[in-house]
Amino acid sequence: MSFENLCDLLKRNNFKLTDQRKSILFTLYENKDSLMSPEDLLVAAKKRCTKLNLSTIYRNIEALLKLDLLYKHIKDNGSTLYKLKLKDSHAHHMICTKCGKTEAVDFCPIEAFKGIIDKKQFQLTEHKLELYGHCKECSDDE
Amino acid sequence: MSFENLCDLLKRNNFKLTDQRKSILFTLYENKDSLMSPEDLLVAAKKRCTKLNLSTIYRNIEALLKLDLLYKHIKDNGSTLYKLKLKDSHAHHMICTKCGKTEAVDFCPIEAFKGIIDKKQFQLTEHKLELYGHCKECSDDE
DNA sequence: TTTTATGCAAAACTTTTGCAAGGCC
DNA sequence: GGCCTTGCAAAAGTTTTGCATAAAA
Repeated sequence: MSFENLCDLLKRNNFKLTDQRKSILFTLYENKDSLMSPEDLLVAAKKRCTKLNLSTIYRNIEALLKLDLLYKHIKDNGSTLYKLKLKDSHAHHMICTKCGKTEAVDFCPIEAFKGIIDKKQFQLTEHKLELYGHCKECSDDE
Repeated sequence: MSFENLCDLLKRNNFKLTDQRKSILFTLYENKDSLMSPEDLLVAAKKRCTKLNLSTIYRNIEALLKLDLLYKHIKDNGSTLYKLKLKDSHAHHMICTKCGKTEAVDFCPIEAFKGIIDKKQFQLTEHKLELYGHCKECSDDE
């Protein structure tokens, strides 16, 4: 999905394209492969729109989550990170713990669990799988 | 591991078994298959030791995490839950989103990812996999 | 003009910390 | 007695909310 498509999608959902919102969207789009904290997003988006408040960031995050356009990731230390979810397909990710870059992995092993789960009479509704490590670039730096 | 073994383990690590600590440990032990929030833990442990403060809960959680005796789970809404980790084997869990009960699953599919990951030159250090749904009891209630 | 968004400040939560007092070993 | 623990209160960090104002459509 292009940046323009993204804007259109928001318009169709009765979102007004304010400068603040555009700067937030554009910043997310620029960093669409990296996870960002609300604070990261504020700092980066301010480069495009100086008058921007943290509460606006949070309100926009909330809105994008409702539209299922954001992927929410909570780190082990509890801090919350986001990135755009541009295609709504189910995917798992490799997450670089050094630079925060993410990459989708085109494989899901959930079928292998089905037998085990059925035996326990557990009704599966969802699952989460994430791979952590160092991406090629960060490994090279070592 | 029994509750007594657990106490011994702490003693060996120079932990003093105060009433507060014992009540926290016992409460965790009683609920060893369920995830609890710090607040849950406070309320439940107070039944055994009235004089108990939330900061003591947090300090003990911290200590147990360092000993790798606690499993930390962060929910999608950001709230943090804990349960005892009595065996240190790597395991994935089925988590009931209704009652919070958890059960370990004796299967890990990570090998299936190795080829894909190597191709991307990603250095895997860790992974997280969790299964969400309804346990047998909660399904029956529907 | 109507509706949605925003900034600002304050509030609400959760978690951490400093310090003096208390309790275990 | 010495060292670890605790309660209490205050601080710190993050996220949410109320309200008047501003901007988009």
